[in-house]
Amino acid sequence: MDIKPTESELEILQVIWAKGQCTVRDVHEELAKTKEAGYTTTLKLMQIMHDKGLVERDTSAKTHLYKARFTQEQAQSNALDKILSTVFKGSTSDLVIQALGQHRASKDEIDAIKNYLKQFDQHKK
Amino acid sequence: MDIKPTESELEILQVIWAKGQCTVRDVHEELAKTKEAGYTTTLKLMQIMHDKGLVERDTSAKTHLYKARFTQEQAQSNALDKILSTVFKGSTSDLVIQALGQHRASKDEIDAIKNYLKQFDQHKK
DNA sequence: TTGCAAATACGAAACTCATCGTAGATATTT
DNA sequence: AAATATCTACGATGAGTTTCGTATTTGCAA
Repeated sequence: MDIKPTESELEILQVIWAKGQCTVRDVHEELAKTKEAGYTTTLKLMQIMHDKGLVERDTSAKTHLYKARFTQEQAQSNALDKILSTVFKGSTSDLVIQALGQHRASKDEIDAIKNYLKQFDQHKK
Repeated sequence: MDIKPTESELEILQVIWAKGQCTVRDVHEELAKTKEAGYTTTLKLMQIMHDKGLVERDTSAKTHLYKARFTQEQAQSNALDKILSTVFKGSTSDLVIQALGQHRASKDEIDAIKNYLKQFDQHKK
């Protein structure tokens, strides 16, 4: 399966990932907090996402329940692959350094990363 | 200026960034190595990019010369901002750790990152 | 200088995405 | 049971993207 949600689809997936499963209304209310959009727009989008196989749904009740068919981690991995190849010439270190430089990670975040990097020491030769 | 090149535009920008400046044919030949596309398609795309202000061009000669109007670093920063907000909930450390985990950085890359992180030590309190 | 090759300009078709109105179906309330 | 609210289904529109064919322009070579 090719995972390539559009911008709007990702917004919807955000909500679904956060809540586990959602009705169209759940998603719509959440999006409405930061965005202007009609209810049927969200509905249509989610129907299309179902057609594409991005989400599955339980239609046994009147109000359908939607769930994501892949995890946020998979979407993250995909997004990274894409920008690595399109703007970072495949260099992970460029990406990481750029991320740390431009986006001012907090000390906690830096520590988390340093800690993570320690695991690579054991494989050093 | 809002920098938001499309997928195809980024492919073209890749080539322009690599070579500094390009003719349409330069770009087309490069893309043709990995992709099937007509010459006029590339031409049209580059004309549109010019209309949008993504590139500038020198039209003094018959064959026009194109240059990018922003750097790859700016495009990288933009791309990072976007995926940070859409799939990483704004967490730079999540992004970095995911990048290192999924994409198997080489030892050299790890070292480069560790080295980069050292600069943060000075700001520790 | 005539003709050919290569470049640009232009316009239109095919496609995707996002948006929303309207219609029809399904509860819920009175 | 009738009215009302809520939901899904469907179709259409408009904007943006990608594609390419054709026409026009430009320079070079025979």
